[in-house]
Amino acid sequence: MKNNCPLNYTMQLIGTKWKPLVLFHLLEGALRSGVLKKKVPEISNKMFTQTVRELEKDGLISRKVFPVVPPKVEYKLTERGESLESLLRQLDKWGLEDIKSLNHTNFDAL
Amino acid sequence: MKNNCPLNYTMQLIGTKWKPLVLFHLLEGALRSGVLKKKVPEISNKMFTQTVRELEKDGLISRKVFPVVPPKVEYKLTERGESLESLLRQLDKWGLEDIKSLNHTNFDAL
DNA sequence: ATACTATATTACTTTTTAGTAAGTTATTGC
DNA sequence: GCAATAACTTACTAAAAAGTAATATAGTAT
Repeated sequence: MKNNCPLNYTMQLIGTKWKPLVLFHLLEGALRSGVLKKKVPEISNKMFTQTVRELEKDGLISRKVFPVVPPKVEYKLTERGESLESLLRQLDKWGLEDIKSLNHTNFDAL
Repeated sequence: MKNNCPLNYTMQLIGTKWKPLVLFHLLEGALRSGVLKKKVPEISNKMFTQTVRELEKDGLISRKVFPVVPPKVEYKLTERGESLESLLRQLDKWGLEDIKSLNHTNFDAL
């Protein structure tokens, strides 16, 4: 990974299809794997695991395994992950406002 | 493009390798094509054109052609593009702070 | 007429990201 | 002893994003 600049650095950590969404849902607190997955209904098994694994590797979330059967696993934001909160909320907010303002203009190229 | 939520919507508009960088450099005002391109030294011809074309299509930047030879083209943020300012600055700032804090810990998995 | 300029395009390949579908684990309840 | 459970994992395919290199344009200066 080549990080020419902070902007790219940040995008490389959270700039994929599912990462921001997963992080966003963890803002309210720890969630069991299955619950978190259901919050992102369209995500596949594979992408879910891959996404949380990468977020964990990058130190943005942590994973706690309870030694029970059937398995129980909880994910939550680390301190580092929590520092993304205002960024995540702003990404969400910008999208919301932008969609709103599209309804007031006739620009709807999307 | 399926926009399940505002967060994804935003990411789809600015979440590629070069878009945030191009937008960021336009925050200080309009730039000639060649100058803008030099601000993003590693970008290829193709990716530069493709990136500005998409940003234009999405109404985030505008393109002004001066009818001279050799050609002169200027890009600048639209009002919609300008509304991304604080978001872009925050993405940059977060990366900066995070890199800084990595130097104080021994977490350097990146 | 040839080279130079800034901006851009095109065909093609490679790399990265995402999706599909089937299989694994280890205990519990029937 | 067989199905049900939650949380994965794996092999494979498909689609999207990015990279490379060659080419186009159209006046101007030599």
